[in-house]
Amino acid sequence: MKYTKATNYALHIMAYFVKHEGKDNLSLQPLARHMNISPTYMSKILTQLVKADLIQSAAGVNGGYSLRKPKTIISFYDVIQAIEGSGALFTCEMDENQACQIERVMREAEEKMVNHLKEKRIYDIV
Amino acid sequence: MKYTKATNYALHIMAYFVKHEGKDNLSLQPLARHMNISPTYMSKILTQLVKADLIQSAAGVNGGYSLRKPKTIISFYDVIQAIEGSGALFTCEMDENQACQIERVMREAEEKMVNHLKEKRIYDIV
DNA sequence: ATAATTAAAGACAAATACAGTCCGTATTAT
DNA sequence: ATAATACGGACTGTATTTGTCTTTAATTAT
Repeated sequence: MKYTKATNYALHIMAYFVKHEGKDNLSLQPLARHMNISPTYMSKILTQLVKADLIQSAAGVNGGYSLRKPKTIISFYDVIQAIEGSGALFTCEMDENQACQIERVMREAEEKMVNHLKEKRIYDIV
Repeated sequence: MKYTKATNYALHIMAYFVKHEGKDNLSLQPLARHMNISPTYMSKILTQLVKADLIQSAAGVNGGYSLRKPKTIISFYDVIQAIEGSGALFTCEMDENQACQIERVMREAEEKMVNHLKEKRIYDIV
């Protein structure tokens, strides 16, 4: 179990947006060049961030991407969820009669991690 | 990112050992039948648990598997680590000049989860 | 010693997920 | 109309996970 590379990229991309907030829209090519990610793959990730309402996009000349919300309120969790989705990390595979206690503990543990990721904002680290 | 099925199995297997501690060795076939996992695949998982010193194995007639340690001290983390390994969930992929602050936060978060998994023992839930 | 019973190891195969590319389409400013 | 930009879907390659099969090694009972 590891975080995907896409999540890794997404966090760095969002950090870049937070750091450069207020300036002109950032378009794909310069952004990709600056972050050293292939433009086509990066496009996929950006589209996911748009769908999650973390950034907005504009087509056409002078288009590009920009933050959708105040830069101070975006949590690590927001970004991670945009890429990894919101399913639990652990789901019991056995067919048991009663509620699986293993699953319960595993979800408690996940919640500790998630709470930390909800508390921490991208703005905290730029 | 999800926990692997093997980890799922391993936790249930260990719960079974803790629950039935003290009785005769459990051999592969009955264990696999009882848990409804394919014997050959289960064998792989059991071998990993042996390597991690959570259980011990004995070949030959009346052989099989049994707990290696007192049943009350085995944590969820012990079992998970035996299967998933001990690498961090997140490792920064970008080449940055200074230490990656994103990675730092991600590891803090992981640590919260891990601490909970270290506190919780399989014995707590059987 | 031999046979029976059990686990371990390694090679393989299938399925799934992840990473990345390519190409055509839609949108917008000038 | 044209140029610049993002979006969408199909596709490919690779890595990981899940699972099987076969052989080997170890242990015990007779």
